[in-house]
Amino acid sequence: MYICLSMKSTNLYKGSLVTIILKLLNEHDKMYGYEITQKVKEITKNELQLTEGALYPALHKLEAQGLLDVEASKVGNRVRKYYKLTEAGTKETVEKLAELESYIRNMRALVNPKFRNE
Amino acid sequence: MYICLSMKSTNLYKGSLVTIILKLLNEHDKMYGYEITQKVKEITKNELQLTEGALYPALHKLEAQGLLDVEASKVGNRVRKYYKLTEAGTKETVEKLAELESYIRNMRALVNPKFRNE
DNA sequence: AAGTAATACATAGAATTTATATGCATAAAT
DNA sequence: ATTTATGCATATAAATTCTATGTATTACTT
Repeated sequence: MYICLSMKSTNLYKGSLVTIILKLLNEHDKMYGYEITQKVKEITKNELQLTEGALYPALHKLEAQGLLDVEASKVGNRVRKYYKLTEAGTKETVEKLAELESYIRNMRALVNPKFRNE
Repeated sequence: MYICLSMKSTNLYKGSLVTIILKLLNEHDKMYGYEITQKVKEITKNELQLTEGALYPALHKLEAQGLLDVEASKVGNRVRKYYKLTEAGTKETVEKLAELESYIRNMRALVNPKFRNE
């Protein structure tokens, strides 16, 4: 019904979608797109709502890059596409998580002088 | 000499440039562009190097939005453009910092189950 | 029973942000 | 004398995400 749920007003989340997807798949083994959007809403208490216009293309790209495998599954008359990490995807997840920690460390240092000691 | 210093390989920093600029100006009162790039390098121990192709347009935009004031200053035969926060800029800084904290909280919850309890 | 909301996929085009690659010029260091 | 650092700038490309759609099934509500 044509209502678009967006990544809030801030654009800090730009660049973090892949990290989110990989980490959730790393934790849950196998998920489908819609399930990912709901899980993100739940964990962030509605503060972050992924847009489908960003999520689905991202999933397709990760699959094309060999980081995800897909498996279609019929539930009633409706199709779900379950995604799971490949081996390469698992490695990439580790890298992305390290990048996130580095990002958070640097941003904290930039905005909070008391985090600047080493 | 045409060497371009970039925001590293990750794209997590997308969307955080404005936050960085505002916070540094909030702390240092008055800074010029090149000085900002050096301060960021120093604080992040070279992990983050702002590109001038992103920084200067961002400064111009913040000025056009009324968040920054500019004052040109000659040092020898060279011109520096000092930027400082306007009142609106100071308010915006507070908002941007709150958004960053919210972002970090949500991302931590997403990637680390132990941060999910409230 | 009918209408609405939720589930579940998808895509095209716009918008936003940043990177790349330049350009010019002065001052300092080798 | 030459290179590096300082200091500004911009245009185009690249990357990511948003907006606005579209289709279809299932569940819920009145």
